[in-house]
Amino acid sequence: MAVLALVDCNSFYAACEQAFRPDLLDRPVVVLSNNDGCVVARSKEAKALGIRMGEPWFQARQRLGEGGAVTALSSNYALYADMSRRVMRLLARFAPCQEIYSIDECFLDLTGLPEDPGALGRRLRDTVRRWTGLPVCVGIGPTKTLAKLANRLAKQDAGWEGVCDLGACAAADRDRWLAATPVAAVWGIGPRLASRLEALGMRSALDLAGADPRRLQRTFSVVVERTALELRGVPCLALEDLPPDRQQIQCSRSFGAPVTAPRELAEAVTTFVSRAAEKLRAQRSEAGAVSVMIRTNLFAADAPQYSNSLVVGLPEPSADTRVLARAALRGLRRLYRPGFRYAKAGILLLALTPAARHQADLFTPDRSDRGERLMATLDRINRRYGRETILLAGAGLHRRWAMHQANRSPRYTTRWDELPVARC
DNA sequence: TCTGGGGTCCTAGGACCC
DNA sequence: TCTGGGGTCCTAGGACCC
Repeated sequence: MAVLALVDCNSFYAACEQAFRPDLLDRPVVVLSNNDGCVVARSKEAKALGIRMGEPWFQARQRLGEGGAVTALSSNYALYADMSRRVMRLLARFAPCQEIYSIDECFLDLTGLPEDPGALGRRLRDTVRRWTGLPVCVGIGPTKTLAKLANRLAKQDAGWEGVCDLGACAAADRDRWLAATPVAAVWGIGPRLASRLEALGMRSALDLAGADPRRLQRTFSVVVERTALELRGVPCLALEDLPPDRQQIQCSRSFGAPVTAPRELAEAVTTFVSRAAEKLRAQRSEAGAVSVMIRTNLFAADAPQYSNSLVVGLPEPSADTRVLARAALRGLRRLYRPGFRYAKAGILLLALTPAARHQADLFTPDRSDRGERLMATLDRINRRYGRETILLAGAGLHRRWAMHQANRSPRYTTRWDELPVARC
């Protein structure tokens, strides 16, 4: 039987902020989404105040009376990404196989290790705490879905002290925990599926585990069938230690202020393409098409609305920012309608293929240089001297549309000039 | 005034093939 | 009256995840 652990940081973004601001420990802290829009992370104390995940901050703030005692921080992805890298590297030492599942969680394969899984979980939790300052919880089970569920129990029930090993439970105890878990809390069961399952009488994780898999497959999909089997301890989801290349790369942002000028939309689109193309080259892929999207503010019910997107195909795949940006701007010109106040734009790179297997276009004159050397140099400079040290002129320098970030903490770990200062 | 961003997988249905 | 059978590929849309 496999032994899988899911290690998940508690309130990750908020905990990263607190790690560098001890004065914020044990206090209500929230981290806001881009543009300071929604609450995306909450410290325990902020949760206790009833602030909901994804809640618009301006609403929570009003409810609490100008925010009350809550410290609200703009998101600082440079910091979170770097802290994530540290935690993941540390965790990788504890197991031969690791799947990094998201910025704040990973699966570890503990199968066959000599140490008791629960004891290993506690050791790993202490180490992460001591070395990074971040609290994590560990869930252990024979399948990914059960490890996820165990992690939820460890987080929710202080009795577990941060580590829950469902594999070590007696079957009757395990069933009791499954029965106490609402079906909506099972990994892979979202709100839609949950209400359909409940309508059929399956309210708990135990109900789902006990259902006939074939019937689930017929009524819902193989996804639900697999989830049910995983809850029974039958592995259906493998641990993937090598992250596959992305099949699409997107970049989109809400604007800090409404945009009406096509010139400014073009700046934003060029900026987003540049960002995405960098990621594209990092995984050594090329894009065969670019999709562009613009829209007005969906929440401004009385303002005229417009939302549209289109896909621009390339004659041959490219990873050259200039080529991709030209295509995107061609799309933008077709999409643009005057007279609207635009709130958001985005781009999506699609039809990604490995650059090493470039497929040339029969009718495009052959060019031995597809801008690869120039792009490689550009990436190197920007890696070394910081993002956007060199950028396309079309990406603009003034950026009236740039997102709103009223209260971003310093990039403590990735900028020399923003290092924290210790006093003795 | 103020409402995020970036992904994946599956299914159904249409187009097309022999 | 009655109009085959089996397959692939692509796309849009839905659902999920963090």
